[in-house]
Amino acid sequence: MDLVPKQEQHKEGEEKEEEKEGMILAEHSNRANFGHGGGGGRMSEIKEVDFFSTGGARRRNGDDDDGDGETGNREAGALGRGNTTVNTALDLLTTAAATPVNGGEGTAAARAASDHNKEAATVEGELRQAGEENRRLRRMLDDLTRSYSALYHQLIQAQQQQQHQQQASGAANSMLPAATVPAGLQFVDPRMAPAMRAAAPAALDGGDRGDSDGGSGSAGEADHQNSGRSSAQQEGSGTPERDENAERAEAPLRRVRVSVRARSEAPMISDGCQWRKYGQKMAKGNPCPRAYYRCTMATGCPVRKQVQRCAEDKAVLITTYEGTHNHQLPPAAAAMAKTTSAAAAMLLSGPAASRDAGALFAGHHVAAPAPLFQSYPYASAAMGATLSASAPFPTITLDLTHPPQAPGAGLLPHRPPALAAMPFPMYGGFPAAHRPAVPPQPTTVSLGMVDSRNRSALETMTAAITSDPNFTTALAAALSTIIGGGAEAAPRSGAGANGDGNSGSGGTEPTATAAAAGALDKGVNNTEHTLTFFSREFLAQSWWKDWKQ
DNA sequence: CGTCTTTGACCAGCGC
DNA sequence: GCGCTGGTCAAAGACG
Ligand SMILES: [Zn+2]
Repeated sequence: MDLVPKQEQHKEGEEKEEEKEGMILAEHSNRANFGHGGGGGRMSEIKEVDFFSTGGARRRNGDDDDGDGETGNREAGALGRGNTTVNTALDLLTTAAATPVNGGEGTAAARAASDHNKEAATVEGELRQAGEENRRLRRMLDDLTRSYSALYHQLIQAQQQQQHQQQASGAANSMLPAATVPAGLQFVDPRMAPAMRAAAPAALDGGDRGDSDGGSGSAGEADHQNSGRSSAQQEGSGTPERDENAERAEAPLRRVRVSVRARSEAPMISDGCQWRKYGQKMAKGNPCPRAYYRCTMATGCPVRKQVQRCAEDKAVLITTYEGTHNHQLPPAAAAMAKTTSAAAAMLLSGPAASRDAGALFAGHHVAAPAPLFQSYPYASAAMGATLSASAPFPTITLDLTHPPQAPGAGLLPHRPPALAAMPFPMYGGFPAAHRPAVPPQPTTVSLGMVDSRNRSALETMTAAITSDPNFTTALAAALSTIIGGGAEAAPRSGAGANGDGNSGSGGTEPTATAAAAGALDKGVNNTEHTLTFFSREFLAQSWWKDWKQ
């Protein structure tokens, strides 16, 4: 109870100020942003952050130093430098050093007292060292990236071949785009998973999808009540076709969920999107309630997220995203999304995944995974994630709670953590695309097994990276987009109507027939597997960069 | 007055 | 069929 209702409430009170800072990007509603600044920055915790806003980001840098931020920052900085021109980023990394050194002070000090001079000198020296280290790291990174790319390409090729074979054989059920969705077989919009599932049976029986659906009103009451919802769920009479053929193409059977575990005192981490709370429930086995939010950045955006605290450790906030955004995402968010989605794609697919990945990308901006990678040579970071297919929905879990046992200090910079061996292919996932189709045979996933070495490296990295609140938040943001992505999808022309409740009516989202979904669903589900992957070519770096800008 | 949160009610899926 | 649970709706209230 403590957390529950209160969260929201106090947020309002406190927030305001901070909100403004962060809110830059959102013109929509001033308060949309839930986050509130949260307490003073604690390094391990994520405060509500709005990394999207440039201003915010910048500010953050400053703020962070309040406390421990430094460690995190420094590390981050190190990463960032990798491929960036570090300016701002650097501020971060050297918060400590920077201050003293920075311009004025140094000089002033010089004149004033020799002591200061010495100090300045020392700091400079440190800076220099840091710079060198940076260079070194960058070089290593480049090497890694190169080798990685090479491997990646090979992998892609292999996957493609495999994919072809599979398609040839299994064809039908795969999520291929059906130009026209055959009688309710193809389930177009992955986003509305739940609804679809529910609807599925009806759809099947009812026969064709789409248009008729609305009429059929399998849902009975629901239908008219909420046009928005009904349309969404049932597929909307609306316009099945929007350019989103792509969507159909993908036919994700089940929706994939991505959950992020991170430490945060804030009731919710802001991830760049606007969310509206539409429900709260006490979940069984957890004293803390689970809050349900839906994306309100665009009317009709089907993306939802659940926020809940971990029962065992209330400091851990578990945010679960599902659905695909049907609107444009803030640049920063998009950038991150790419990276993150890549991770997701990776997870989702194993080798088998390759196929999925292909499906995912198909129809969207991205034609194939391969190119993606290049597009997003996004940095290197490591993150641990697990994918579980056991649940009704495949769920990717990114655990960013690794205890900051990492002495922060030297983590990143000093050792290129086991990055050395990068077992996995990176798919440049595109957020938009991301339709996590469920691989018909999840079990086949043989992605990477993480051996203990990698494992530990991963943890180390994770700890280091995650020690910075910004990173965590960003990741969350990315995830929120990853899942969704239709950045391209025509932005919903939301009618002026309030995003509120039902109003969604105006928008007829591209929806899908649940039928297929349901059917496939069953087929796929029972396997459970967990993959832990360790990837080095990841996020952090670029993200940092982006944020700063 | 419009928007957003709160919260009880409702619905569907699932296990017994 | 019944009860439980997760997820969502929507009326009512709060807020600016
Ligand atoms: Zn959205």
